[in-house]
Amino acid sequence: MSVIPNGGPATACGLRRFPKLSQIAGDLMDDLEASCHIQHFSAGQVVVEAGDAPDFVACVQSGYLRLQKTLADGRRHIVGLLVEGDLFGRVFDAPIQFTIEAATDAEVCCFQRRTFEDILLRSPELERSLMLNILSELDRARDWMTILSCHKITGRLAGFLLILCSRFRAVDHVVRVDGECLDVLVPISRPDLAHLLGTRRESVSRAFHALEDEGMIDILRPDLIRVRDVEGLAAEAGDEELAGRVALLQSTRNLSRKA
Amino acid sequence: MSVIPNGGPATACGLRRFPKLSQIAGDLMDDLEASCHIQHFSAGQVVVEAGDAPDFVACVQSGYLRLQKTLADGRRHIVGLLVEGDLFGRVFDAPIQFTIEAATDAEVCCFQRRTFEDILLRSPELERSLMLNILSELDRARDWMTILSCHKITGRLAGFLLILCSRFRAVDHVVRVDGECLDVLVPISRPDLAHLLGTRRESVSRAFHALEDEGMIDILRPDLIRVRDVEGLAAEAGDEELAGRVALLQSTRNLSRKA
DNA sequence: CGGTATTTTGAGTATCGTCAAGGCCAGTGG
DNA sequence: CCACTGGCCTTGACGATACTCAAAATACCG
Repeated sequence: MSVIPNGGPATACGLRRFPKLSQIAGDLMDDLEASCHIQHFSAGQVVVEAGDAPDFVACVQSGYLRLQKTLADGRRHIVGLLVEGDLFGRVFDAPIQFTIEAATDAEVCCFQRRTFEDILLRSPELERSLMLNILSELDRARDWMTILSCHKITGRLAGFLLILCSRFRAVDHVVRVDGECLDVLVPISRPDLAHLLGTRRESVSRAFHALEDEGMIDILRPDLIRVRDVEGLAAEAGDEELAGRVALLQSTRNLSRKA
Repeated sequence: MSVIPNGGPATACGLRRFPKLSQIAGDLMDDLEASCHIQHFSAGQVVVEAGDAPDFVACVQSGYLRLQKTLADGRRHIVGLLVEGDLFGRVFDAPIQFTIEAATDAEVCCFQRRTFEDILLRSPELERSLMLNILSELDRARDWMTILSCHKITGRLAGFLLILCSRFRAVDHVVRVDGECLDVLVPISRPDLAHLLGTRRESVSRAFHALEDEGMIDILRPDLIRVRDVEGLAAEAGDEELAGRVALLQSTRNLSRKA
């Protein structure tokens, strides 16, 4: 993977990848890297059970984890996705409230909870980065809420696609093709997507094809979507702010491609 | 208000009320209290505009603030409520992503952002408390998401009522009456509640009366609900965990009443 | 090339959103 | 003290949308 800026395979845990964590004192980073170990999960495996108080803090290396809750009637609801670079596991105390499962095969970098906390106490910068991380996570959760508030499923799906474009851009599934189009790899299955959007797989399918009929997207494969009309999707989602974020992404991409 | 354990009106800002903050070194607390000032807002007033980077961190003293986003078509969506003891305003950097408005008349205790950050850097305990606070906020946001995922409005309303019972119990609107019943004061108007649940006021109204017809609640006044059947509500919401939290509340209340 | 899992489509029903009208309560002014 | 007015909540009727169940089509894998 050429994505990793510093350190090759020898740097087992990818913490240095974090832009926000990259300024941390070298010795602290060394301690962190020394205390970590990589763990592999295959799709569908449970990483942490809801209610547990796991003894580690972890960082996703590759793949997708889903944050979910199983409801009384057996249905599960997905409240978020964790991707490359996301942290999970609770620092200090408090149990995990949601089950974490691997949505795809995934690699996770684990730190002993005690060790992590010790390092945290020694480094206000790290603690601060962590806090900012959690704050942005909070905003993301509220973005999901905004999406869920949309009455029409097409609107929710439109919002989801835009979030995928803007937030998960760093990861390798938004493949920029040319001036107007973005190819998005939808990382989860239809049933999972349905649970995330608070609906059923049939409705998700219909919504995809409705957006295609409107000319806003092309369905290249069930899991590969070409976004043709960002503004249209934003209008459908009722949230023009999302369009702004994607536009930002596009200009950034253009710049980096020129460089 | 007899609610405040330590200090009367002389302790202008109610920070000491926080159970989690009460263990902080006295001088730090003094500094905090010295740097704060109370601000009043009347219902409907804007506290912070989305996109702003306000120069203060604040703590709600009384009343309700709503965290909301105005969508392209002019409708607004509410993503959360802030009550007595909740903190808002972003520490360190990053702008506020949602508009904050007073839902009722409210008092807010403001700290100079710089001052607050300085004190934060001097006190790992305070920073840690703040982090735990944000983490629980994150869980709350995900609870809202779970509620929003319910297809039937009655289910969402049931979930809302249970959250009101469990999370907002410390504030003075869950009035315990006797063994089986809880009287809940719904703090926001029907339109606001509709925006919070992602629906319309008419549907909210119908849902209230549907739950009443099922015998799960009594509508004493439009804004005063008697909860008769916690289990039933939890089943309607599809989330038995919520019932557990309310049960916990009930037993706690019973104990404290005996004492 | 066959078998399985996933996705898609179709038909019927339930639920919700919309528009419009009616009721309830509080505050105002006679 | 009572009628009036305005805001909010409620109710009713109708159309739009999504959910359910069932079956077909497609993609995936060996």
